[in-house]
Amino acid sequence: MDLMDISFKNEIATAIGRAVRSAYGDKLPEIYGAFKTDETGFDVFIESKLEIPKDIKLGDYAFPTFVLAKIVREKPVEIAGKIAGLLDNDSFSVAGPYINCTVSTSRVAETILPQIFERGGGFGGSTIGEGKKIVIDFSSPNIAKPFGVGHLRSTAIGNSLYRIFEKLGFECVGVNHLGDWGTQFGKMILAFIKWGDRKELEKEPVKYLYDLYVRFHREEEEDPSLSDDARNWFRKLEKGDSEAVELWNLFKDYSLREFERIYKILGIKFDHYTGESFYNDKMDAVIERLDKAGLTKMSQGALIVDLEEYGMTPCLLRKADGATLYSTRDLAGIFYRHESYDFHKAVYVVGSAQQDHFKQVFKVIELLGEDYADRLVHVGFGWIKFADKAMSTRKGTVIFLEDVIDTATRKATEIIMKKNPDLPDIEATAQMIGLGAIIFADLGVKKHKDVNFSWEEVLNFEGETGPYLQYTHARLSALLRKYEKDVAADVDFGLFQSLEEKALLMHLYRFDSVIEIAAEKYEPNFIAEYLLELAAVFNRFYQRKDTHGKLIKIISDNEQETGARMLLVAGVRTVMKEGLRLMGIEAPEQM
RNA sequence: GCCCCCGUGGCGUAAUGGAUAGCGCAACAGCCUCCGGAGCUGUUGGUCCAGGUUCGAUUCCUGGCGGGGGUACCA
Repeated sequence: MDLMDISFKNEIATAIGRAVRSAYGDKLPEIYGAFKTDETGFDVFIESKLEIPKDIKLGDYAFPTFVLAKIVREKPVEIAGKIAGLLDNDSFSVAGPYINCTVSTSRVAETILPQIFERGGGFGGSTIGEGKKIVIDFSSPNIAKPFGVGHLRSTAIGNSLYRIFEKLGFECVGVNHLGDWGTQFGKMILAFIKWGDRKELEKEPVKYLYDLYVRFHREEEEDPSLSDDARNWFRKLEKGDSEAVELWNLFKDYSLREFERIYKILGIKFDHYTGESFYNDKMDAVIERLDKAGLTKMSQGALIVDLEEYGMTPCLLRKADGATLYSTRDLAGIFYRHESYDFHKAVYVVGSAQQDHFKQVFKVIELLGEDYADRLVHVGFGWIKFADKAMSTRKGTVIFLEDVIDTATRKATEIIMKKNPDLPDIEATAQMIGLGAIIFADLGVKKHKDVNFSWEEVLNFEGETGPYLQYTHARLSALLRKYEKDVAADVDFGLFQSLEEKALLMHLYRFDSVIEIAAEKYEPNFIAEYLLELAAVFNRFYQRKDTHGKLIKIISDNEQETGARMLLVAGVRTVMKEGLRLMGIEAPEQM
C-alpha cells in the first residue's frame, strides 16, 4: 500500500473537475479547446492550477477560478459559487474567486508520518534518476593558490547538488577539475626560480607559493617582460622540460595535500581528481577532430573556431605561441566524460563570470553534431564578497577558507562553554556548528546572487542560520531522549487537531517536491528555505501556549497524545537531519 | 559600444503570474515555577523609475537608472 499514490491534490482536482463538468457541460468543448486538453487531461490541468493558500486557515489547496472566467464569460466569484455548490463535500469552501479545500489533519498525518517512520532518511527520495549518470564538476581550485572563501560557492553548491541528485536515484560522478595547468604555472615556476627557496617552501608551502604569486603580479606591473618569460616557461612545461615539470610536480603535491585536508574537514569526497593537466596529452586529438569537422581556422596567428555568426567571440584552441587554452582542455574534458561515463547530464558548477566560455565550448560541441550538446549544463553563481569587495588572488586580498572555519569554530566553542559546558566532545560539535554557519551562509542565498560574506554574518548564529537549524535538530533529539519509550507508528491520528500540527504535517508532505525542484533548477537554496520554514513551524508548535498563556508541552501525562506527538517529532527530526545532509551540513544530537 | 546577472524596509533575504509582499538581523516591548532562550510573541518599516501585456505583475515584455561580470591569445 502506497498512500502517496493517492495524493490529496489529485483527489481534489478530480472532484473540482467533476463539478466543472456538470456546471458547464454545454461549454466543455470550448474549455477543453482553450486549454488544449480532453476530458481525461482536464483533471490534470486543474491539478496544475492548484495553489497553496497564503494563510493555512483558508485551506490547504486553492483553485483560482480566473482561468475559466473568460471562456465561460462569467465573473470569477460567480464561477466559484457555482462550482462549490456542486461539490458535495464540506472540505471545500468559497472565498471570493477561490475555491479552497481543506484536507483533514488526521488524513495528512496518517499518510505522511508512517511513511517517514518506515523510510527514515530515505524519505523524500525517488527513483526517477535510476540508471542515469550525472557528472558534476565542482570546486576545482587552482593548484599553488590558497583555498579561499571564494572557492566555497562551487564547493558547497556542487556538493549539495551531488547529494540531491543522488537522492533522486541518479548515479553521480563528482569531478574535481583542478586548475593545475595554464600560463599561471609559467608564472609560478618563473617566480620560484627567481626568488624562491626550497627550505622556506617546506615550512608553509601554500602560503609561501601564494606570497610568491602576489609578488610576481606586483613586479609584473613594473616589468612587463616578466609576462613573456612566464608564458615561455609554461610552453616549456607543456613540452615536458624537466626543470619545469619537477617544480610543477612539487607545487602540485603540496597543494593537493592541503586541499584534501580541507575537503576532509568539509566532509566532501570526489570520485575523480582529473585536473586540466590530465588532458594535456589529449589536446592534439581535440584539434584534429575539430579540423576534420572543418570547424577550425587561423586568425591573428591563433587557431580558433569562429562563432561570429552565433554572436559569440571565437573559441580559442591554440595561442599564437602554440600553447593550448582552457577552452581546448574543456573540450577534451567533455569528450573524455562522454566516452567514460555516457552521462545523462554533465554539470559544471563554475562562476557566472565564465558563462560566455561555456556557451562557446558547448556551441562547438553542438557544431560537431553531437547529440549530447544539450545535456551539458553550466550552473553559474554570483561572487562571494567580503566586506563588499570581491577578493583577488593576484592582489593578495584572499581570505583563506580555513581561517574562516577556525574562527567560526572558535566562536561556537565559546558559546558552548557558556551554555552547555558539560557537552561531551565539544571540539567536534563546535566544528559542526562552525561549518554549518559557513555553508549555510552560502546556500542560504539564491545561487545567482552575490553573497555578502562578512564576519558579522558568518559569526552570527541567531536567526536564519545553519546553527538555528542545527539547534532545532538538537532540540528535537532532546525530546526523543526525554521520551523514554520507543516511538511507534500506530498512533491515533485523530489526535492531531491544532493548526500548528497541521502546518507541520503539510510542510513535511512537501519535502519530496522541494527536492525535485532543487534538482530541476540546480538550486540548493530551495532546501535551505524549506528547512528554515520547517524549523520555524516546529518551534512555534514547540512553544505554543494555551489561552491562559501556559506552555502546552509535547510530552504530557496523556500517553495517547504524547505518543502521537512524538511520532510527529521523530518525523520532523528525520526530515531536518536529511535536509541538512543534502546541504552538506551535519546535524548534532546535542549542542 | 555590445552581451549576461542583480536591484524588495536601515542591512540581508523569500515569494510555480494570484488573496493582506513572507522571513531574519538591527531597534523597541514582552515570554523560562524551563520538554534546551542558538528559541518564541508583539511593534516600527519595503517591491529603482516610466510605459506595456493581463481579470491580476516583485515576477513577463520594452526603455531608462544604479551595481557587478564578460567582451580571442588568463582561468
